[in-house]
Amino acid sequence: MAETKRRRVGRPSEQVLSRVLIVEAALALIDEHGAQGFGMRDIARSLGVRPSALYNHVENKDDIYRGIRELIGERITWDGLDDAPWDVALAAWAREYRAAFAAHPPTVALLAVMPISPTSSVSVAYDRVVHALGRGGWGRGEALNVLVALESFILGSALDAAAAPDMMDPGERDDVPEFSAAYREREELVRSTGASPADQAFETGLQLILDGLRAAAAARAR
Amino acid sequence: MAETKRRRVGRPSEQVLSRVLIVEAALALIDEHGAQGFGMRDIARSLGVRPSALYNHVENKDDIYRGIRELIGERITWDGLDDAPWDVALAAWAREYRAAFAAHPPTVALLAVMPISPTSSVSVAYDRVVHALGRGGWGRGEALNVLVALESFILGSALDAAAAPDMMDPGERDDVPEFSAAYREREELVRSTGASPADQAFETGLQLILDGLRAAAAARAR
DNA sequence: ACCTGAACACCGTTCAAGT
DNA sequence: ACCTGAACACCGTTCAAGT
Repeated sequence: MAETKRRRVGRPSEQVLSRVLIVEAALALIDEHGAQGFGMRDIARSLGVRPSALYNHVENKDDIYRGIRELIGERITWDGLDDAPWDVALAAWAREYRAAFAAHPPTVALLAVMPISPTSSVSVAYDRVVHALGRGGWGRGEALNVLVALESFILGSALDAAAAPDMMDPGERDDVPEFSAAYREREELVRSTGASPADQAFETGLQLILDGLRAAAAARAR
Repeated sequence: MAETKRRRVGRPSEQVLSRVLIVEAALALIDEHGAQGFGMRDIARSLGVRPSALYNHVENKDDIYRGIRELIGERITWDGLDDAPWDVALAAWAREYRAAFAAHPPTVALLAVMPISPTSSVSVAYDRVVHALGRGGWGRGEALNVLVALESFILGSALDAAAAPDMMDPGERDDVPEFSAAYREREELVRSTGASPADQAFETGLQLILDGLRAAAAARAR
């Protein structure tokens, strides 16, 4: 991807860089080498350019983080979900949200922390989520609480999916028998269902939340 | 906290540092100045010591992170919860878990990402959670999925609580009317209940998950 | 306007020297 | 064993010089 020919000093005849190019290169580096080992110098090298050149298109490293966050955020859409029943729409959105981050595991740790810019497309999705919950009978203030709770679960699950798979492994310990047995029984579940531990936990939690929401909607309908 | 007298070179007559002292100093700095502006040099200065001295007690900076994580993790206990009904015990543990992180907001971003050492006390809490869910009728493999889902929600909620309070603020936008209205209605909820938005969302989500769990337990009992 | 090249302040970490 | 002091490689960022 990097030009091997050395460029002369001075403005090049045709533009070499752009903000999107830099952000995409950064994301590719993170995917390849993880969150560490992704520095301004690395990004510059992968683009065949000197580090200082990046600053013509990007404010600083944080700005690149913001760009990546927007890039991933744009992939979380609400397309067509307005026609589905509210609980189905909510589930589909939650799965898409988590999948967008899970596609780039090392980014989760970086981005889950970052404030989302209100100008981005996520606000539009928020708008539709509130609308969907309205169809289920929720007042808007309460709907926002449900939305934030759901989003917390989604981001937490994305973090879990990005973590080392054997992070919880109790190993040879014998002072936590219930937990050790549970860990081994889950391995059996993984084998029989083919779903990863993180996927299983996410689906379990998502169903619990949806069950809770449906029960509340049903109670309200009575 | 720092000695103003300059120390001579060579081994001091009495030990100045220790691992716990370093970890506690680091946590205090994070609480005061946030996650940035907390470097080895800062920790050393607050202890009245040179940066290189830290490496006699600590492997590296990551090791300090691990120490902080353990420090906070130890505060999440399961004391006495074995006697309570399983759903009450679970709720109490979840609140305590989140509160332990919420007490040090800037650490959440750092630690949520980190693998937890299996030797730590969290495994013991896991053991009791699996046990409590067993009392509710869950098989151990499924109980582990519930546990991970709950933990994802807790950590996601801790991240949310640590985020800037106006992170979602739609401001003057008029293309997301449902969301804007929800944001303003929630402000009303905050005023009337006195609970912060993050607290409200956490309680909402926790109740939804518990409702889902109770419904499953009830269905099983039939 | 947009690149290179050189520099800046700062970072985590290593290690010899000293007691 | 455990501190200081000096050094190392590396980092994000700035800026003059060049086209």
